Amino acid sequence: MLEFAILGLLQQSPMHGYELRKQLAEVLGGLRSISYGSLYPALRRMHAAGLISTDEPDRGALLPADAPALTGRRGKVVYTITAEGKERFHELVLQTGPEVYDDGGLFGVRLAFFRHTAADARLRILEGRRRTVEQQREGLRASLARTRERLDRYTLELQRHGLESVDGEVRWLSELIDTERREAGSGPPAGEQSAPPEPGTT
Amino acid sequence: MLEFAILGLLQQSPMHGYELRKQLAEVLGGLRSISYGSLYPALRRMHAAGLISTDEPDRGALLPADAPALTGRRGKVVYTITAEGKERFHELVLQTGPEVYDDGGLFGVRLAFFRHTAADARLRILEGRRRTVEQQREGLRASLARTRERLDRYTLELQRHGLESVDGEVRWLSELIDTERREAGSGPPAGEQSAPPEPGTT
DNA sequence: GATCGATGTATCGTCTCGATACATCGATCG
DNA sequence: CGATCGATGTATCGAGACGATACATCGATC
Repeated sequence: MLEFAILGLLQQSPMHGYELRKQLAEVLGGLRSISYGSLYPALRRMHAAGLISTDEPDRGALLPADAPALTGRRGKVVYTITAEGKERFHELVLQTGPEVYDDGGLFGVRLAFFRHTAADARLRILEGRRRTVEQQREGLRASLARTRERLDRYTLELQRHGLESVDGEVRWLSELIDTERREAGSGPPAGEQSAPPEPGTT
Repeated sequence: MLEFAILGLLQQSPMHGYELRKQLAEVLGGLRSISYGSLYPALRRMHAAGLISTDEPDRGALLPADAPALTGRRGKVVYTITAEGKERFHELVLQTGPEVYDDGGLFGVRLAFFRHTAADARLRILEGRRRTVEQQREGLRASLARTRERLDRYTLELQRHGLESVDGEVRWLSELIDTERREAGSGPPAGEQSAPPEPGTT
C-alpha cells in the first residue's frame, strides 16, 4: 500500500523523504499519518527491489549489523522512479479485485491515484468496495440486533456510531458510482490508459 | 489498549482466549478485529506481569528459544483476573487525560467500559475527545481549502468524505455529552465509583 | 465412518508506529 | 553579531500488531 502511494507520487516528480511524507499525508486525507519508521524502510526496500533510484551512490546496501551507526552528516537524498517502478505501478493499477477494495486503507490510496486507472476499472473497484462495506454493515446490524438487550448503553452507542459511519461510506460510494456512470454514459474521456471499447465487462 | 479491554472483560467473568476474542470483536464495534497474533502475546505479557492467572501450572515462562515448538496436545486455558489486575484496571479507569482520548482506538475501548468510570470523569473524557476531533476537523478543513484547486477530483472527494466522517463524530460526541450533562443535572446515579458531589469541576 | 464447521491454542515473518537522535538552514530578536 | 527557534531533512530503535498458518478436538450431518 505504502509502496503504491510512493510510486504514484514519484510518478509526478522526484522527491526526498520529507516531501514525500507531506504529500502523502495530504493526499491520503490527512487522517493516516505515515511515520518515518514506515517510510524510510519502505524506500530502502523499494530501492533494493529496483523500483526507485537515488542520487547517492551506496544506497540499499543493507549495511551489516556492525556498521558504525551512521551518525553525523547525512545529505538530502532524492528518489526517482525507475522504468521498473513505472512498470510495477501500471501493473498494480490494472488490479480490480478484492485485494484492492477489501482493505479500506489500500482502497483510499487507490482512489487517490484514480486518474491513472481506466474508467471501467474505476467502476469495478468502486462497486467492489461498496459490496464490501455493505457486508460490513450487515455484520454490524446483526451484531447490534443480537446485543441490543444485553449490552451497555455506551457500548451500544459505539456500535450505533460505527453503523452510521459505515452507512455514510455506502452513501458516499454510491454517489461516486453514480457520477462515474453518468460520465461513462455521456462520453468516456480517454484517460492515461483508456478503457478499450468493451462496455460489457462488468 | 488491548490490555485494558482484556482486564475489562475478565472483570465480568473468567474466559479463554477464543471467547475473549469474540467478545472483544463484539464490544469494540465489530470493526477492529484483534488477531490471535496480538491476543496471545498480550495474555502472556499480562500473565507475566501478574495481572491475570491461569488454571495451568507452567504459564508465562517465556520458553527458551530451543523449546521443541510445543506442537500437539494443548488444552483449554482459562484466564482469571487477579487482585493486581483489578487494581490496575481501576487505576487506568481514573485516567482522563489526552492519553485516553487522543487515540481513537483507545477512546473506543474506554467508552466500551464507561460504566466503570465515574460520571465527572466520563464528561471530561468525552469533552477531551471532542476537542481532539475538532482539531482534526480544522486540520482537514485547512488542508481541503489549501488543495482545493490543485488536486484531483478523487483525492478531493476522499478528503471531503474524511471531513464528513469527522464531522459526524463531533455530532455524535456532542449528543453523548448532552445526554451525560442532562443526567448529571437530574440525578447522579451512584456508579461503581460515584462522582463526589462537586458539580463545578469542568 | 467421513467430512465439515465451530471451538480452541499457538507461532512466525513482516510490517508499522511513536519516540528519539542528529544535523542544517533561514529568520527573528536582543 | 550571536543566540535561538522552528522548519527541513535523514535515520534507527524497540514494542507490538497483523495476517497467515498449523494443529487439535468435538458435535452434527450425511
